[in-house]
Amino acid sequence: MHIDLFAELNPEQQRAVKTTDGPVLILAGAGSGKTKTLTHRVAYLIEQGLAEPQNILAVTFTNKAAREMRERVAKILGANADHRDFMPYMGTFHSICVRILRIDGDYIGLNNKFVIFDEADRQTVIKQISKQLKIDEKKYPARAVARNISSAKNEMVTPEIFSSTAASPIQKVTATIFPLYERTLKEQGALDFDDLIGRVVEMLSTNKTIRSKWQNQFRYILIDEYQDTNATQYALIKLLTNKDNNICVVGDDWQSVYSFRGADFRNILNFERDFPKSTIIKLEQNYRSTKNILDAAHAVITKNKLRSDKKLWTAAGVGKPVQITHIYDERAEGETITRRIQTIIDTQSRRYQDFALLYRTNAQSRSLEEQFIRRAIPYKIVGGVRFYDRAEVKDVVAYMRLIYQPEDLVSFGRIINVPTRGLGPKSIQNFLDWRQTNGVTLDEAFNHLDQINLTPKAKNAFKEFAITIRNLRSISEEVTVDELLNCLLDQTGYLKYLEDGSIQGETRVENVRELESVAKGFAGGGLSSFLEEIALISDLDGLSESQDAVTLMTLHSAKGLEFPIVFMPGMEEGLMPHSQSISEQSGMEEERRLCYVGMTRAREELHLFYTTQRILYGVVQHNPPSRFLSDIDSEFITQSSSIEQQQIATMPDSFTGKITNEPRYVLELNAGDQVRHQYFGVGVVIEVEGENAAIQFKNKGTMMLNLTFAPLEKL
DNA sequence: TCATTTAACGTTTTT
DNA sequence: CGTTAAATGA
Repeated sequence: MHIDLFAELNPEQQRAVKTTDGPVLILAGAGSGKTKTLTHRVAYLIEQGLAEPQNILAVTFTNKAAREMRERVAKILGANADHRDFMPYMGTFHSICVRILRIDGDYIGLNNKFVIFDEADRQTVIKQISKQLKIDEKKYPARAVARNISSAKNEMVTPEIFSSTAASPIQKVTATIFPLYERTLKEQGALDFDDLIGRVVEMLSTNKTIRSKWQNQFRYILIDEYQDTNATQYALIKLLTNKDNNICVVGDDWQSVYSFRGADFRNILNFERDFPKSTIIKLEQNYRSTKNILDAAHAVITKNKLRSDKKLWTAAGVGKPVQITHIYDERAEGETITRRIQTIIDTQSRRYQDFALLYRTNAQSRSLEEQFIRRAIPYKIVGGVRFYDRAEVKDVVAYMRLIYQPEDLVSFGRIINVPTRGLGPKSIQNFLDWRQTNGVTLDEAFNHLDQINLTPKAKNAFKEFAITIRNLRSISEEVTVDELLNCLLDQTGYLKYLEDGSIQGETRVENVRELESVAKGFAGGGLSSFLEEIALISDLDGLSESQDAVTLMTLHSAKGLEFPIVFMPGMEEGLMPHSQSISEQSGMEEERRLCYVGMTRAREELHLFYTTQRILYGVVQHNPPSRFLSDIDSEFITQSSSIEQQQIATMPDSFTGKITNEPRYVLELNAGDQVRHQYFGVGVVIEVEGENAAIQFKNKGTMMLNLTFAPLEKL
């Protein structure tokens, strides 16, 4: 065996790797080498011959984490990460459940060609039902009903049980919609995210043979981010674990920040009780942050009542003190942050990618972004509008879904008149009404267009549509996904529809092309796995990872990441902790954990900011500094006097007035200069007129840009 | 059917 | 403030 499998692990980590039998709980503090420990454990199981790869189940919370683990295990073992047969089952709860359902779903009468509905699809269905039942959408928004249904499913509450316990008006409305929602999904051969896990739980708990089969298969189970599991996932874990109880869970209740999605960190606190005779291993050595950062974060988190007890330590030096800066408003905030970044870049050997801005709400990104544009500092925003949520991408995916699953009415509704085929709401309604009253499938309904109350024009449009889709469906059985996508774009006229000559149209075409390149990677996988992948993917992670830029993202998305220098703007009451969470004790504790997660992302420098006033939703607000700041304060006075001095807010160097008087940053350019634009790429300056310049970009044509604001760099 | 105007709404969101 | 969805008008 490789001697170095243990060489780089500390004693606790080694124990976590070697304790293969029985239940193991690894309480892994922030930055304690959790991923390393997990990957080594998997490698160890295989290398020791304790299990074949396929006997190991490793559940992660993101696809990215799964991929990372797969690659690292492969590297340790000298295997090929792409060769799935030699690799354990690794993936998210959702992706693993999809695999199980594809194999055995027919045992619970599942449509073997099910499609996956995302949150938007779910709301579409609910809106339709609300409309049919004449429910006031204003009073009972689909969003709220969707949330109720989702949390019910996550707690394994059936429509019947829900109905019997519904008390409030919105719950009663949900109770009426819930069973119809379930029926609709069934009719359309669709499962929502919650079903993916719920149906596997149902299958395993009702069918002993299947349960034994999978329990036999998965002899070693690993669950990452265990603090973020919900009731259904917990039930699944219980059902998959066989009598040997070789289950290893890893997590940190201090970093549980997804309770609003049904995650229950009591799962991790109760592990010892749930799995008797378990081994508990605490990873408390932090390899990431300086002592100052760690102590400050510790001071914040230990104010929580409901938490496990641990104390992280580091062999690293004290490092720089945590800097708390008080400034005037959000504009000054972005100003100060960007200037600090630029100063550090200019004076130290740092790169833009060493910096991250972590904020509470996505809405905060705008004002910060403006300052990055102004100073021409490269940045990337994580989150916001996801690639797969773009309308054009969803349209194309809807076509593919309808080709794959002929009864996917949500997809049908999305694209039946996109591009316009002269089918208005009335024609579509007549068609759907006929289908419903006659109780036939969608695909069957196309065969009876003559019996439906339709204008000749509409009838023909439906006919054409049916021919196109059916044709593509037959093609789909023979060609690769990207070939199908190409045919689809052409035959449906969708590409032509996008090419309307506008710049937005161009961007949309590019996005569709991007989707095509994703499809190319699925040459062998087929339509089914392509649709799965894009349904379960979170964002285009890794697409622009390589570029040297400052990262802007929410505290939630920062979990699991680390950066040398972290800025946390908006440390004010109302934002952090967020006003919506302040009233409840549990909510407050979660906010505190969120703050802790943010602080512990920093390796070397941590800068916290709070403002005197902030414009939020167009209203000027004056919020006091976050209570979390004073938590750090009091602890530090006793622990570190050097920090105490630094704690005194640095003079607001960008206080009132100064900013506006400052000369604006203008890139000095001449005709012929080469420039790079953040989005448009490399171009040549044609002409300069004051603040504006005409720049010719490769593939993009010539554009007039304002040099004050355009994210340009001179080459 | 499409474009324009108006109203409403605004935590976080690994799947 | 800025974005989105619904409502209205051409």
